[in-house]
Amino acid sequence: MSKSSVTPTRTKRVGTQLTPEAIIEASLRIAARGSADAFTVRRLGEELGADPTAVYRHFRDKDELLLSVADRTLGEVLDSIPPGLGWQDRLRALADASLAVALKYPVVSSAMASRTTRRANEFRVVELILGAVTEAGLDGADAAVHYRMVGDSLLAYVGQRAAYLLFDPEVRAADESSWTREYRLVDAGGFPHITRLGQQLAEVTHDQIYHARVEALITAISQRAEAVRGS
Amino acid sequence: MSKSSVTPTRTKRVGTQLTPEAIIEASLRIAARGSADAFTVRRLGEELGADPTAVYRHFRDKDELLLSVADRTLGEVLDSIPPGLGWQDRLRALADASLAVALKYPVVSSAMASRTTRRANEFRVVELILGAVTEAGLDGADAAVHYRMVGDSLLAYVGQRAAYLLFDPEVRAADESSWTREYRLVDAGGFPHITRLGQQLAEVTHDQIYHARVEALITAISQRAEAVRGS
DNA sequence: ACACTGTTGTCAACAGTGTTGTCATTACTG
DNA sequence: CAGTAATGACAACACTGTTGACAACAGTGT
Repeated sequence: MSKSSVTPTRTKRVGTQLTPEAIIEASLRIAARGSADAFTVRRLGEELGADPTAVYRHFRDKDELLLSVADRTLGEVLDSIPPGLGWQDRLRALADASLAVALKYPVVSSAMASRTTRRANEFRVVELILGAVTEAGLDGADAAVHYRMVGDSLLAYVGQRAAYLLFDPEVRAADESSWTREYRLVDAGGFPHITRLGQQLAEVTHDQIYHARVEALITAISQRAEAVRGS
Repeated sequence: MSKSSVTPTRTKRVGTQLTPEAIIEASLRIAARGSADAFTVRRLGEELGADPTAVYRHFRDKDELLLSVADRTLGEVLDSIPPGLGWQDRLRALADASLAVALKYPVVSSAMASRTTRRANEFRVVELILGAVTEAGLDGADAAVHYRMVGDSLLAYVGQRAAYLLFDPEVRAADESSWTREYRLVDAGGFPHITRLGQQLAEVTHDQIYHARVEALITAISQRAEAVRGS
């Protein structure tokens, strides 16, 4: 073992050499499994084949790790947006991709619904939205406000969907059947609209709501652009 | 008890002191203090002057308690909506009241951003929104979908604002200054819009975003109502 | 070649969380 | 008044994120 470079460097602490990248990828693997409470430091250690606390050599907190992971998912979103679209379709593509990625890594998206990463890929998303509202005809404060409207709304919607996906199946079932249970039992006199629309309320799909919310954003931008064009 | 009325009835435990109502009110008191991690079972016990686990005699879990507390806050929202408004102003009043209550009990609102209580006051809110979209001219599936759009969006926005309020002041400061820090350092070539709008982005207020998001919902309803009226 | 320095993984431990089971006392009911 | 159900106190459990001490490594300058 003296001079021999052949000696297999007997590392007692065998480590799967940990890097920030490896930790982020392990986090994504765990997040992709879809369980609500699986993304814990200890399970992350298992996934990495290392001691859980080793993660703290590469990230200050779990929160800092979460932000890094979230920024990676933002990269996935951006990569799946095709170029060469008009501003409306670009926003629709962003919404579609955001939702898809959010449902792929629900824990991440649900935890980020009120957060901001302030990292590389977030800048790209901001730039994308600003480009869209600019192309729509907005500028200055109008562009800034409408960017926030779009960005925050998208984040919120996608986080809601992700959180819903994280619920136990039983909770979700109770929620879906509530329209045909609790809401059917309300007093018809005091709640005429619920009584009248009970059936339709039960049949609303996520896709319909998604469509309505996304189109509402686009319409708002169009309207504002038209208003400033007229002045 | 007649003869022994003199004996100071040494009740080590003073009979039934805890009621669901008292627990809910203690929860609201804690929530109103605005701290993010103060709403815990043990502190609830302190606030009640009782053993923390006694709460479980009145609520199955902390989640069921949360739902009850949330429904109470919904009641506060409804009570502050004046009658006799048109559908648009009624929705605006609902949004205003929801935001006010959310900022009053941030922990509750932030925890409920993706939840539904399925309790008494939620029915009243649903009825209110359905009444508004009906008055706007929608019916059937249109009314149902647009109710969900409004309800979910409002819940999400208000939850975002509440969550933001729960952050440590330092985190919030970092967030607010990010537009004048990180975003100012981006490459002007790769991020022309961010570079151009940096100043405006830093100056966007919560009120502006709130206004844009609420009006977007109202506009979407109007537009849809006009479309179906034309057909 | 050697000591030095800083990094990284391991381990034990801590404070905190929600929750459950046990037990005695209180309140209610027939 | 007796019996039963409800209720609160207490101890304990499994879990969470996180920290400090220690040992094994990597790289560097002499």
